[in-house]
Amino acid sequence: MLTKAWAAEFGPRGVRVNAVSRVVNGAEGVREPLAERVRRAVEELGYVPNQAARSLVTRRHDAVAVVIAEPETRVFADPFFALQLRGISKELTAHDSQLVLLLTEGRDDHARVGRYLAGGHVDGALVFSLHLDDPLPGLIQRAGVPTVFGGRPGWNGSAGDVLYVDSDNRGGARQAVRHLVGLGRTRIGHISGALDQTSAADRLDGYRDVMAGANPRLIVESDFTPAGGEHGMRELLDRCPDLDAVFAANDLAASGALRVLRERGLRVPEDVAVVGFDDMLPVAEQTEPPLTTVRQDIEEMGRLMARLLLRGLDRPDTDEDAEAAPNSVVLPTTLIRRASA
Amino acid sequence: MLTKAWAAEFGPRGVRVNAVSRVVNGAEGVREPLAERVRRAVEELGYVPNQAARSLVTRRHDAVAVVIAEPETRVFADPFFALQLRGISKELTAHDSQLVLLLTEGRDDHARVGRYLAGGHVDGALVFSLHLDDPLPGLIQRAGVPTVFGGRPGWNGSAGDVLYVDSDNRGGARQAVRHLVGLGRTRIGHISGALDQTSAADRLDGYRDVMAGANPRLIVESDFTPAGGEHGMRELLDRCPDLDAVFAANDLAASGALRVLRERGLRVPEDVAVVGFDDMLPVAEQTEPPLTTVRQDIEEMGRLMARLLLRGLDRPDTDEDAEAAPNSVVLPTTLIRRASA
DNA sequence: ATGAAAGCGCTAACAT
DNA sequence: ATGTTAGCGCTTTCAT
Repeated sequence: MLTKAWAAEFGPRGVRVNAVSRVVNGAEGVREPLAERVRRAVEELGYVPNQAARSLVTRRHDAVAVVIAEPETRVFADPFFALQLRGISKELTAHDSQLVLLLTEGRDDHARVGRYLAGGHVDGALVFSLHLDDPLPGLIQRAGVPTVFGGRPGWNGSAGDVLYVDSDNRGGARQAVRHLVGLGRTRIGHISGALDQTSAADRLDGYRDVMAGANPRLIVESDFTPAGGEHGMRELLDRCPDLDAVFAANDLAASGALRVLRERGLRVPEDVAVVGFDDMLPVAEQTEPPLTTVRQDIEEMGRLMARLLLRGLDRPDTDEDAEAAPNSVVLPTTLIRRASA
Repeated sequence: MLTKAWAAEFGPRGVRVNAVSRVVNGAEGVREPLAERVRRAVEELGYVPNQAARSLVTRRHDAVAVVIAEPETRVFADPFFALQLRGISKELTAHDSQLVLLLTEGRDDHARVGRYLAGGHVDGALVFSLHLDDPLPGLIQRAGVPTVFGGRPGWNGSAGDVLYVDSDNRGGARQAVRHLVGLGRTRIGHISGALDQTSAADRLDGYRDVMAGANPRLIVESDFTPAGGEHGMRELLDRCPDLDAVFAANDLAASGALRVLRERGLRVPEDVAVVGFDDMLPVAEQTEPPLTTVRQDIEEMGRLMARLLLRGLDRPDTDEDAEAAPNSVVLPTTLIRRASA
């Protein structure tokens, strides 16, 4: 880690720093006798290259920023981000890249994040921007850092060229509602998420795809939380006491809905069938009854985000047009049948 | 960001790079006319210092590694780490330090983490090492990186000098059990966590402090999960059908216990009173009945870990003995009364 | 194929 | 107070 100090160490072993560099980076042009000496010296001395010095010359950082913009406590109420992080971490690790976590608490933090990203400390960014009016995507675009978004950014800027990974929220919602229809249910309500998030809007669209002519009073906007699910369910029940099914925008909201149904003495699924979204195991398997829901592979989404970003980085711009340019990915969902519908 | 390119830019404005360095780093010895010119030039050119170059000379990185070693999915089943991360992130941000997240999936990853830490890429590390036999603390010790642990490391190496932040698990457990005793309960069971974790062991000790002469069959080892809580509760009920209270090592296990009690037709708290630990809101407030539990301020723990580490870094070694040397911190807990006990 | 040497952009020690 | 300069440890070009 010290050119000076190391010269003294490597020298006597007949090894020069540049040879070390070549071997460590797997470059050509070092033949066996020398290469072997280098490897041994590296091993014995426990040599680890200094990343700062390397970055200074290569202009690579082998680091990626993960920006999570979620002032609400929601991030911490469900394991969604934890799972994405795990997927991201695995993929980055496989590519010897580090994960720099940037949590933002509100508007004030945006400038800080923008500065950091623009500062060229990382090779790219993975961004979770959940709200339509979030200024972050714009800031990042301006910072000129290669970026992949988690979830379709609901952001009508230069729309075409943003890269993102998302679940097929709309398709998943259709699966859920069609399942309820298949059960013979006809008065199917929907407790949506916060509609300034594309996932919520897309799931609502999916519901509408199937329930084309439905009474608009069967739809109530909520916020992805258990408490929100409770309120939504109460509202729905007040509006349409003869409701026979509910599709909740996520499992957390569904768990709230279940509680209200129980409280009102309605049986699930006999009186009212319930379907959630996410298949968040600790929630979906623990409710009473266990939740029929739409599974999305969250960890895989994380992995894909990282893969997309890294692929873009490896292939700087030297491609003739679209050839192998990475595209946004929308992952399929699966209906998981449990007892609630 | 380029000495060469910038010289050309700064030069005509009568500004030399070293003056920029001084102003940007808030050093002494630049008077107003110059300082003002520098600030304007920086502003207009959108100059951002190159962190790699800076690190190379200062040997500071303004970055801290957060190591989370938890192969189990448990990390993702409760918001524990998310909350700690938030606390850590806030504190680091306030000190202009970055958070490098290292997630380890198992033994294979330890070498990688050790190498990274030894590589001197970060100024320090915050480590969550939950299991007694975890080789990570040893590795880290050897890497020679300033470290603060999250939770008392159950690790009998050079014990005295490790720095950690923990909740008063033992005291909290005492509060819980005393509360049950105060309710007139006498046959109080304990569903412990995995006893290779100090938090679980400490809570068990707290239980024993109060229930000194209790029947050892009132204690069942479990694993901090809802499923574990279910098994534990069943076991306890089989062993001692006349049980009148349970202290579960965390809220998740308590929620499992509640389910079994309901299933067996036992009323809570009338027949069996239940107390949890953590006060994990999404769990504790959503159970039926809501959970009486011991609150620990998890976010604050994260914040304190970061503060302890940064304080140690600011004050390299230039202190006459223990004077202001930071010490481990054990945070108090609070009993939160809800309906279950 | 191997060795010597020139920087990468910055800070800090030294000159002025 | 301001300007000049020598490295920090590494990669990479250029001699050998």
